[in-house]
Amino acid sequence: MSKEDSPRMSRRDRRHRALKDAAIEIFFEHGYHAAKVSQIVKRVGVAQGTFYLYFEGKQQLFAELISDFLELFVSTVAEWEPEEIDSRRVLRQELTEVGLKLTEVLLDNKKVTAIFFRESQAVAPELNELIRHTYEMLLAMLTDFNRILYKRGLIADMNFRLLATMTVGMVERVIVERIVHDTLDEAEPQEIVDHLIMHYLAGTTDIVDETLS
Amino acid sequence: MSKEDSPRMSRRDRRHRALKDAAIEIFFEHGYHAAKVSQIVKRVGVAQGTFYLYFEGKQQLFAELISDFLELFVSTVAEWEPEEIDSRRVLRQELTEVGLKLTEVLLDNKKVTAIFFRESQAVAPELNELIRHTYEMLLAMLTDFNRILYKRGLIADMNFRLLATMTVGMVERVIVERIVHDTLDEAEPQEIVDHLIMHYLAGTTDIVDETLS
Amino acid sequence: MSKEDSPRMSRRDRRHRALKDAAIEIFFEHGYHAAKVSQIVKRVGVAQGTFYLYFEGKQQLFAELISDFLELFVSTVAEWEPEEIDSRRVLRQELTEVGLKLTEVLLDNKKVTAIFFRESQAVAPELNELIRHTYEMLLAMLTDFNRILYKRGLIADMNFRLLATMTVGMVERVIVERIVHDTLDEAEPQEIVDHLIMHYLAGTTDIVDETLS
Amino acid sequence: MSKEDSPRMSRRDRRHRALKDAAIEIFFEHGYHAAKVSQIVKRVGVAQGTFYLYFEGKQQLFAELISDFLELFVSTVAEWEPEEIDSRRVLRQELTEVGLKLTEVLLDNKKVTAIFFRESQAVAPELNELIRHTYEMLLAMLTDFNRILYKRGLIADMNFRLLATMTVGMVERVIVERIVHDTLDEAEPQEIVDHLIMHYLAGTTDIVDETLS
DNA sequence: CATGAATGAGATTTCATTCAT
DNA sequence: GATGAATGAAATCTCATTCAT
Repeated sequence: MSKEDSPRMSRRDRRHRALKDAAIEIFFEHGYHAAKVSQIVKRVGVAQGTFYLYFEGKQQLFAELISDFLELFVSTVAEWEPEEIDSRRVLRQELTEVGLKLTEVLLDNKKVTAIFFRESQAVAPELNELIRHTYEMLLAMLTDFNRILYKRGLIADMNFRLLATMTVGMVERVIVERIVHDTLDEAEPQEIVDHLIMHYLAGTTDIVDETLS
Repeated sequence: MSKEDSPRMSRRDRRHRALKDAAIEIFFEHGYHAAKVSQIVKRVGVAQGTFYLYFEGKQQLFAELISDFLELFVSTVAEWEPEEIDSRRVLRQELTEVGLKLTEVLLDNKKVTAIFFRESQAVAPELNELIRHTYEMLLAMLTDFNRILYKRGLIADMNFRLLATMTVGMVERVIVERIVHDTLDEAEPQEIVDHLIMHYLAGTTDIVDETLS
Repeated sequence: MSKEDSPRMSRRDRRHRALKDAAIEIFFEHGYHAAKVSQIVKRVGVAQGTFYLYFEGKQQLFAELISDFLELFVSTVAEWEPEEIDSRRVLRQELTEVGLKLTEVLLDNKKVTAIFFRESQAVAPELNELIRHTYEMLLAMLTDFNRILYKRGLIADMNFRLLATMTVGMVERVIVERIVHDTLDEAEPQEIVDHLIMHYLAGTTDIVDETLS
Repeated sequence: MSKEDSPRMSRRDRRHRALKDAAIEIFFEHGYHAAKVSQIVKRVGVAQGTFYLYFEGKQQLFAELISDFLELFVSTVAEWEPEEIDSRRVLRQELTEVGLKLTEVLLDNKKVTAIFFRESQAVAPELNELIRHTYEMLLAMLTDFNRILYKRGLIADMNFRLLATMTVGMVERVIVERIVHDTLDEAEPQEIVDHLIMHYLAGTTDIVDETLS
């Protein structure tokens, strides 16, 4: 997902990148269906046919964009080491760190983020499958994580899958409002993350640790 | 949004309803862009031109569907009387009731629900505005509601808009998983609603009422 | 072509007349092809189907309008008695009379006149034939008339058909400018008619009569 | 308006020309409204979409045709040098020349001429404005010309605008009969032009020059 | 006579993709 | 690799006309 136009990139890679960047702009401005390949190539300044030297087609380019986004998202939220989390305090620290990192990454990629949440599901069934698969993975991961937290006494017993689902929802909607619609902009990332964590960790019985922290 | 084909409906209303129902099927199966007006009219068994006696066009029909859905959603979640809520217990009762009602309503309208969450934002900018406007309204309402709960000592002090946003997110994702993707189906509506409420009401200090209930 | 809504007319005739009048308005405003039957019936306040009780269709109605107009035109210009014309002075008197009468009649029917000259030829081949036939008749009549004038020594020898053609052209263009486009409106009908006659009768050798008159 | 398929024309220009020529045929045969783009492309042997690489649409193509025609017409009749006309004889010479040139040009473009007079006004209001504007220009030019002739003692005093209008009418109708309907075909162009001039210059008092010539 | 809902043929136009240069 | 002209499939929508009530 990195967009830097490093001189180390080959001519081919640079052009590939340029087309993707242009596509992001156009998709963001007009939406996938209203966006025309002709607009994308015009923005980059290459011929219509050139487009097909770099992508199989409009849809495949879109899929590539979404796939990049999912990878970026997953790699950002999935880089922690659960085994090190042994106290409520460490948990909060870790979650805060992930939350702030994610905020930063998504703010750096506002337009793809917007594209993803706005219409990634309305383009092609194949793409929906990829997205669905990623969600399943994320949910499974979070569910497992919740179970671990429970075993370590960090959260109460409950439906862990449900908790994972709700958590994903909270985060998604906050992203959409904050990153895509620019509401919630008076709230600091730290504040947002704190609220998310508080409601994620609701219903815990670990009163002691809570009062101590 | 009611779909019953009551004999009280005029001939015109019945046909209007039939076309909408067929459209829901087709949009659900193929998605907005792949759906053809010809498929819709064929399913109802009327001529192509008849469609345009009832709708200005494919897009306006879609907008009508989404508008209906939003109205249904809002009217379902917005029918409570905040003034009667004076205790944690009543609050839970009310929320549970709304949650169960919403579950029922959305299960009755699975396909429109799926259409809404899958691609309502990827059709037309005008429609996006309507949707956005509805979200703003919903968020404002919930924010106010949260503020009232706080004043009555039912929740802690916090960023009420943020809480509203997260709540909407939790609910949305749970809807999508449960109603649209048929995951979480081993969870009873009651369990789901309980979890949602628990995490919505997280961070409360009202320990007393809590232990009593 | 008479438009008066006399009480002597039967209900049927009144409605027929009303539809024609409405059609004239609509055709004038939008042109034949852009005019819709629905607009015509709406203006009269009858149902769509009623239209077809009075006319075979849109095209036949148009043809009726044009046919009426041609009849009106021909009957206006063709009512003289050539045998009585035995001097240049009488000729001028007769021509003046016809000219003024025609002006009056066409001013009373501005919109049909405009419709006729603007698009009567662009509707249907059958109609073109009728129009063509009328022109042929008119030209033949005028040609004969010219020949008679020549025999009586009122005009010089020349190509009488050509003279007839030019005369029709002069008159037509003057009509279009004066009646349809409202240019030439500072010129009195009398002046217009005088000019037409002068150039129609050009090349005459009848100097004597000329100087006497 | 030139139709020659010169090898100097670019590939693009040749195809543009070919499409226009085919369109002229089709419009001539069926009329604007009955003419189908599919017929035009079929005649040229290109794909349907190709048409839209060269024209914005059927209507714009028609407008281009009419615009070409008007330009051709105006450039043919407007190329004289009024200052050189100092005698009735020179005037006749000049008018004859223009008349013969126009006849030639229009005979070379019979079908567009027919299309123009048959239905150019029945296609689109925008086009009507262009046509009207051209007529106004032509009439103003002729009116000025008449005034000059009068000042030089070549024609009598009269309503010059009216004379211009009548002249345009004579010419038009003669064109329609001769070029479009193939009547008057036993008359030589020279004869036609002579008659037109005679009636155009009617009412002159310049007897001397007349008898001399 | 009157109604007006329903019909359905079919033309225009778009644009992703191809391929000869 | 690059070009960009050409392709052509296919879907929307219109509106004169019909006909059952």
